[in-house]
Amino acid sequence: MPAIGPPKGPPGDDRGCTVLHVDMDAFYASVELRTRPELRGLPVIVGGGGSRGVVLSATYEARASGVHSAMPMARARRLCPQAVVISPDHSAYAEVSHGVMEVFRSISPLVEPISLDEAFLDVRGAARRLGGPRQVGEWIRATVEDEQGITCSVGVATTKFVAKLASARCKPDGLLVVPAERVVAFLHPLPVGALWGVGEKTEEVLHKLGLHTVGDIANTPLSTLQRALGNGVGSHLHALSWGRDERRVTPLEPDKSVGAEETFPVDIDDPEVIHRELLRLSERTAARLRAKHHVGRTVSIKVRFSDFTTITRSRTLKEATDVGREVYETAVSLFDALGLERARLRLVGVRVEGIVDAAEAPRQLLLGEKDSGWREAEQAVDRAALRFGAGAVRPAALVRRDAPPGPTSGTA
DNA sequence: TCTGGGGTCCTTTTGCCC
DNA sequence: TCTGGGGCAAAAGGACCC
Repeated sequence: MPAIGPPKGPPGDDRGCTVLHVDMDAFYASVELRTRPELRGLPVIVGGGGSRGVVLSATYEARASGVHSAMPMARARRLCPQAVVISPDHSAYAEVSHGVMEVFRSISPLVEPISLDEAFLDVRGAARRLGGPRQVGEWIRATVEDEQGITCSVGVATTKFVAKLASARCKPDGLLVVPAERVVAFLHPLPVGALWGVGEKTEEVLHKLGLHTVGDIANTPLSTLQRALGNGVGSHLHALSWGRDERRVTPLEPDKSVGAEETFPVDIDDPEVIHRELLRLSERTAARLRAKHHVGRTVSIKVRFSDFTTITRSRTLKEATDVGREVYETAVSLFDALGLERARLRLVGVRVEGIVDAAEAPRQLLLGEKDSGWREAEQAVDRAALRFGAGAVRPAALVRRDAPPGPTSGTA
């Protein structure tokens, strides 16, 4: 169906469809295949190397065996023993992502990245010049494949969430336009789980109400949905089921929190090891704050026990900080206050919330209060890391006296 | 089948102040 | 003085997304 030139009216009427959702196909796996073309056509899984990893990305050949992302690696290997397993290379994905986002921004300044591998675009300004939203989508698909060697899928619609569903329906390597007058017909046959915001739990509640399709939701009284799911979720889903979605494409949403967490290879009950881990995570979190010129006021920790139950504890400081030592001292005090008696932990995490720009944060040194000098010390470490590489300088507690620098083993 | 790491958003609970 | 409740911010938990 070669529709060349600016289309006026049908077929595939894309007038008013100014929202594009672009989604890379099997992103991490596709990036790996660029440098290993001999693996094309084979089941390939990118996933965490350790015993406790999950699938991050899988080629369509692997998906044919039932493998999907977020699945435990152990299960994926069992489902697809012949799969080639690759451990992730995050910097490579970030680099490709950057290139792809640049392609988007060459079309329109209204680009809202959702993650490394997907973004919304508002092309209302560019559509006329380039021949309409469908042509813009096709141009993006061709250019991304040309420049980056990976394929993507594009949904074109009048709202964000319909565009997102459209890209999911035409995967892989496809494009789908959902004209305004076809939105309801497109939505209503879909299963409830297709809606953004309906996960495992919500889906179960809906099924118990006998609701299985988006159309079922649309024909259920708002009050019933709100009683079952809460006012917020209930009215949200009802609006979506009729194609109503007011959210605009907004580039540059500021960060609200940054954090770091780690699952241990085996459960840990040694408080000394856990303290050392909290120090690493605090330093990493604070370094990322400083790199972005951000400070934050609330420090929270996360503790996951061996049975997977998870708790969080948080404390709000008098002033926002980007100092690792301060984050660490707060984190340790929160952790010690739990009073755990050698409970077996599978994960700890540190997060800083309530983030604002460092420039606009009040940072007056209260009279008589010592500036401990950690900030300056850590900034010096940042500069050294820039010149000599991360890990060139590290807190004494993280340096093993009996071993060269490197990932700590977790055992003393 | 044994569940990552990065986040956002929403709801409920709690403590505090008036 | 006791009690109630509105309003608020912080804390905690949980669902969800990629």
